[in-house]
Amino acid sequence: MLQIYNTLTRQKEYFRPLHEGRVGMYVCGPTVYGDAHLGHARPAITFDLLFRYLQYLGYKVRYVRNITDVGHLEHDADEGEDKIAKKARLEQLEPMEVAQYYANRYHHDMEALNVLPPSIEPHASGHIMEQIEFVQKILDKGYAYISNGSVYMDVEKYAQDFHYGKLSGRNLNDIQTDTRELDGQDEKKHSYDFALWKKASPEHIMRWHSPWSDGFPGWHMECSAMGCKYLGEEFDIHGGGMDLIFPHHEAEIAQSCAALGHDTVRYWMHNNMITIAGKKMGKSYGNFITLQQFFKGEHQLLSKAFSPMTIRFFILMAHYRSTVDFSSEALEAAEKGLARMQEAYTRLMSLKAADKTTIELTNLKELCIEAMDDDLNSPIVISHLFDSARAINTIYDGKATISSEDLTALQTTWKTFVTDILGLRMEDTAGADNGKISAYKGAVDMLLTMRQQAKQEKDWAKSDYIRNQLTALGFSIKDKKDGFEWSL
RNA sequence: GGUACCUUGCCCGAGUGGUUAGGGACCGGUCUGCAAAACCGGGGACAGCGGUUCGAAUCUGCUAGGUACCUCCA
Repeated sequence: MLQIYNTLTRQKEYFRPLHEGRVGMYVCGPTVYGDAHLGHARPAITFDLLFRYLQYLGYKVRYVRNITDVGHLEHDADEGEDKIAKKARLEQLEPMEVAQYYANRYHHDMEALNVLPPSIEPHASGHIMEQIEFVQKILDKGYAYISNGSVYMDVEKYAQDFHYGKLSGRNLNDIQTDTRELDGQDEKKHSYDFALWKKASPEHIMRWHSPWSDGFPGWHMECSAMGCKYLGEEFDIHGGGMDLIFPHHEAEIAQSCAALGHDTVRYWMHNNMITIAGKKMGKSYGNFITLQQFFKGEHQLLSKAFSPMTIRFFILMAHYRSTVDFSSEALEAAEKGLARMQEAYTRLMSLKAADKTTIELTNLKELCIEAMDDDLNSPIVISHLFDSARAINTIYDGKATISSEDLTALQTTWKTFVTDILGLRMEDTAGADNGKISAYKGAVDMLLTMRQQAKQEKDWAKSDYIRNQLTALGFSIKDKKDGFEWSL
């Protein structure tokens, strides 16, 4: 039975959905004002893994992942101007044009990583009404106040009736001592009060009408409003990066409890961060690498380009609650490991069954399920698959045989876990086979057939020449007992 | 300063109180005209110091080092 680590209780819990056979999950998506980087890949892949596994378990899953295109406030010299608006002004574009541009690029990168699209991908800008209504509910319940056209959460009042800080383990006293300078500070009763609705300054170009002012919703409002709209007042899983625990998710809990009088989320899940050469990756650190840079190898820290599947595999090789450190060396190791797995996969699918099985096969399927049930332990799943790969290679080498029944079961398990659950694309890069590709394949086969003949005639010079030339072009040639094998 | 967490072999990275994680690299062997691939074998690890225990990398205390959050960020 699936266990997942709940940040709220800080322990693994058996997962029991609110409604039999159905799961509602919400994951914080990207703010679309820049290209997707590694930090976006981690939660996308982590929760894609969960999405896929829940479906494998037979649940009907509604997976909501938002697009933040209203922009969170940017806290720097450009007081109160939101990120999308700032970028739009710099690039002389409509704010929505910027958001659309980066949303498209995000989707493109996610597709490359084989991240399945969520069931619903709501845009914050398309749910201003819902957010206004949500703010109004909080006001009606008396947990918010209006100040100079903006609406703020009255955290102190809220904390009298609910437990503020239960997700992050903070208490109001701690937070109170850490005062800081922030726009609109003097409008608030307390420094820890946060904006539910913000009045727009005159130069602020992203703005909407509301009962309180022309402005825009607060930082955390969209997730409360859209989660509630599409998943209901109570739903199963809410995910995101660990850096969102405070204040973002803490504020979400407060908003929802204030408006609805009860908790909304039952299981909070958080993926850990990514570091680059031991250092945190962040916009303000200038050491973040976009996914496109990975795919193209265009970054000083990268020795070469890394395919999307290598990135995915590398992320899955670590457990989602561990930090994972990116380095060219580690990625190259992952790349080779993935190639080994791909090789075993291809071989498995081409194996011929014999009368009986003469090799000990582990109960791979049960082992993989056990690992996944243990809080999505993908590294363990991968290690079981590698164990299985050794057996497959032994059979492939003709040193053992496998029965038809065992072979079918093994093929099914591999396909299920490698392709469907881990989401690793295993088919040849030449996915769409058209005439051109088969012609080129035929040409390579022909060259290698010529090499076979040369070998039989012990014409090593000719034989090596063909192999060396093809190797230089990027082919990898492997001789077999009675034939050859090649790949690009 | 407050809160949470981490420290595993050359590198990445799992881990249940007692039994081989796995991958990469490396070394040796088998196979091969030579390679490549594959297979077999190999070495080595649990930050330091105490405690609990028959037994701890795994529980506990302290020390050292590191990371994240508290501020936009995945």
